[in-house]
Parts: sequence; structure tokens; C-alpha cells
Amino acid sequence: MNWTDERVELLKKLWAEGLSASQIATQLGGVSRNAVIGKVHRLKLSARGRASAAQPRTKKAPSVSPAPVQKPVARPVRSAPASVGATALAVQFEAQPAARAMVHMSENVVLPISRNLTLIQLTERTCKWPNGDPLSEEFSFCGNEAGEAGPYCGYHSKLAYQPASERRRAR
DNA sequence: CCCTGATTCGC
DNA sequence: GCGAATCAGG
Repeated sequence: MNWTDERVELLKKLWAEGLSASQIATQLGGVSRNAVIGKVHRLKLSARGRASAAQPRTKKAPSVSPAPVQKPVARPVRSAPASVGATALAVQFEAQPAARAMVHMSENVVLPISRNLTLIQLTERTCKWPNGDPLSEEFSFCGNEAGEAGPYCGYHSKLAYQPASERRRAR
């Protein structure tokens, strides 16, 4: 990939918006974050808007208290393979408002404070539970730290539907 | 270990 | 000019 005017413009824009070099790299595609940083320097853009200051990096969700949290959801029924996708979807949309409610309830109350990442911000270790309507502007992914077992954080892995074919199989 | 940007230097 | 490797740091 070469630095076309277009790509340079996009780079400038995203850099000004405060995205990290790696995020910009994944958006541009075909370049590494090193390449982005190198280019940024050659363009003498290093300063970057001064405004926002330091790094927003991981704010940890308030520490987990063992407080018994009720599962906000109806569980998917075990059979009906055909409707399974729909069932999972239903769970998702039912769970979400409940989860929000939980956050606002009291400070003792626990979990799902999502980092609300966009698709491109996901890594192999961020929870990929979707938040909200995929067609809306606010659509995001949970983004909390995913467990070693799967693509979701501890909380969402309990809500996620696991296809039988992936429940116990390598290869 | 995850991530960040900065710098160096062979190409 | 480019960017991988490396460094320094949160």
C-alpha cells in the first residue's frame, strides 16, 4: 500500500480526532501501526490537538462485588434449532435494557458497564457482545475483557448461545 | 501482557 | 520516503 493523497488525508483526519496509531492502521488497512506512526512523524503531525490530553485507556469497571445479581433474562429454550438465532437475538435485546437498569440501580450493584467499542476496536481479548440496534449509530460491542474461554466477558458468556458444534470440539 | 507513541536505520 | 525493530512508558 502506498500513501495516496486520499489515505494521507484520512490519516490526518483520524490522527486529529485522537485515534491511536493502531486504530488508524486498521482503518486504513494494509499498513502497520508503525507505518502510521512513521508517516505521522514525517508529516510532522506529532503534536495532535493538545486538547484531550493523556490516554483514555482502560478504565476498569468498578470492582466486582459478589453481590447476587439476578439474571435479567429469559433463557433460550433448548430445542428449536431453526429459531435459535432469533432466540439469541431476543435474549440480547431483552438483556440490554435490564443491564442498563442495573448500572443505574445502586453503586453496590455489579457488572455490565461496557467499554462500548466499535467493531474495529475489538481485539481477540475483548468481549464481542453486541450492544443495541445494529442499525443505529450507537451500536457497539461490550469490549470488556473477554475470558480465556471465549469471545465474551464473564458476564456475557453466561448469556451467549453456544452452538452444540462448538461446545466441545477441536478441529 | 495488553497497549501507547518515539526513534533508529537499512532499504 | 518508508516501515520493522526497538525502545520507553502506562
